[in-house]
Amino acid sequence: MPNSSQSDSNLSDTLHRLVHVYKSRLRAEVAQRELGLPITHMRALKGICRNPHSTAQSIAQRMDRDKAQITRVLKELLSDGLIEKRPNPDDGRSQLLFPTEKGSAVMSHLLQAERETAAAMTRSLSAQELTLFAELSARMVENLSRESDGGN
Amino acid sequence: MPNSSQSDSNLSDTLHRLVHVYKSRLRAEVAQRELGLPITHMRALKGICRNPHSTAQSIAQRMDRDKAQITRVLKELLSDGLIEKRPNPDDGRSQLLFPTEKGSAVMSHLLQAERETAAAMTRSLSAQELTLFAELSARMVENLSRESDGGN
DNA sequence: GCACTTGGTTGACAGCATCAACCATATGGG
DNA sequence: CCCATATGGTTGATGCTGTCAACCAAGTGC
Repeated sequence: MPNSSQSDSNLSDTLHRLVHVYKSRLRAEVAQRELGLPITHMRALKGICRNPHSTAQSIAQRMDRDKAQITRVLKELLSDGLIEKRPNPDDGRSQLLFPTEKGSAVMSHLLQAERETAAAMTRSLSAQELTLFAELSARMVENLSRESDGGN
Repeated sequence: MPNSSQSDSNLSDTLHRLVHVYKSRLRAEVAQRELGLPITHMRALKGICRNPHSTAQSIAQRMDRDKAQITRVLKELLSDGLIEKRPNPDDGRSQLLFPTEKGSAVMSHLLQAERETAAAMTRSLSAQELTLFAELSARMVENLSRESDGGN
């Protein structure tokens, strides 16, 4: 087995590895709870639960994903009975999104899974390190997303 | 409302966002140089260039990817003339992988693209912060990648 | 009314992960 | 030597994700 400190001084590799292992673990946690939800769906649902008057557009922006992708995800959340659409009184083109009861219930399990995954991942980090990591990440996101300003 | 400052510093979200924006940018840099290589291919090639006697297996392990996936990637790198296979004198089942001249040339452009992307992403970070980030990432990878290994 | 924008949907396709089945070559034990 | 088993590698199938383009319906400003 390769010792794990090998091979990168490299930011790129580290990032790929981190996300890969994180997603695998999260998928496993979710699967274990028999909530058959892909990660993107989970994130979308999370956005809807957290945010009162979401629309497809607002979800897309918050997640920084293609609106086509969001449409499909919402369609599935809808057909799974996890969310519902209601007409938007302010704009006939869009609908407001709300979690159903089932959606809220599922969400709490998902959050649990997410929490456990994060806990496992960060178990060797102090709170301070964790905060720092999040802050640095956020700054990097800013660096890259400022210039090629989102055109969705 | 293009509010790019995300309200909650959720680790999960931040990570998704970071990788998404990083990959987009890297893809763009690579495309700009007209090296038609997907990111996974690029990483595999990088592994081969950096490491003398790679086999499919060793690449798979180093990248922590499914060997099936690696097989396909190598197949394409091969048909693009970027790498070559030579019989492994020590094991008739596997072949050793080497970059071709073309492969090495392409690699240097790829590294350039990678460097520029990383530079843009980290432009607001000090060297020290960068190191710290890498270190924290590595530790998180460790936390998750040793499986049921109890020792914390 | 008319151009134009914006919210959303659909189709098509590429990239990537994962699982299972499978072949060929080792390897170790009888 | 023969067999069981393990390992390196290949292929197929399937699902999730990202991206682009075309399109429709509803809003906006003139």
